[in-house]
Amino acid sequence: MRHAAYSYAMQQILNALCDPTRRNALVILWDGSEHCVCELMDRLDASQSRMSRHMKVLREAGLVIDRRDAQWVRYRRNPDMTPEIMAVMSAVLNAEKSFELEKA
Amino acid sequence: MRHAAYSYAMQQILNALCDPTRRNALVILWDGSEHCVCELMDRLDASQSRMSRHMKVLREAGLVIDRRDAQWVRYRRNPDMTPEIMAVMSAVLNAEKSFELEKA
DNA sequence: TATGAATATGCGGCATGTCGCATATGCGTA
DNA sequence: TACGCATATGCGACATGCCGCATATTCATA
Repeated sequence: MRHAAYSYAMQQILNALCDPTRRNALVILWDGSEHCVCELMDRLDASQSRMSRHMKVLREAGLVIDRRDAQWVRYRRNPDMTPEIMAVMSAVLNAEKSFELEKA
Repeated sequence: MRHAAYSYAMQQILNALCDPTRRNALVILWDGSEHCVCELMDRLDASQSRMSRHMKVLREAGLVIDRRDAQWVRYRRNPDMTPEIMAVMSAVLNAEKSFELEKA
């Protein structure tokens, strides 16, 4: 996948949103508080390496930030996203939710 | 990529949005009027088979609709999307635009 | 019916993405 | 320092996605 430099960030964000496990992680992280990888593993039924890699994708897309806290790494949503990206995130997470409700 | 049936539509939409050529096609189609494949090919500098396949992905994701008109196939944005999906589209296309402006 | 324009699609090659397994790294505690 | 827990990462297998090429399909016109 090639892309002009100017839209590389956008591309990374959309790639990050393409995976259901990553979107589920975002739903959890979107409460604004911190969550360690082991919690996300448990709640999303993902192996350790799998979860760690998914979090790396989200981090490199700028959607979440992490912090070392003793032996844990605490992830949370990036509080410094541009309004445009925040709008994308709200819309995607809200749409996802609406699809889930639709089925229930 | 596996996913629960309930979010299959959402998954298809996000996959569709993941490709820059498809997003560029959506920008063109988002003016609300009809555009044939040959026009999109020219404007996006894409080969015929490549453009045709990209349009198929957009169509199957429910983002655009098509109509036979003599030897042409006219595509336009789907006017019957849910409000949640319309919000996603607006946010993504707007964010893309903001990234382009940022560089200029 | 023959021809040509516009579009779709089967196929194979190649790039990218995802995952498990094993191992490395960072940190706290004994 | 040795050990254990939490996390990250190199590697290889496998699945998926994208593309060009060739061919099929659809439609209008001669």
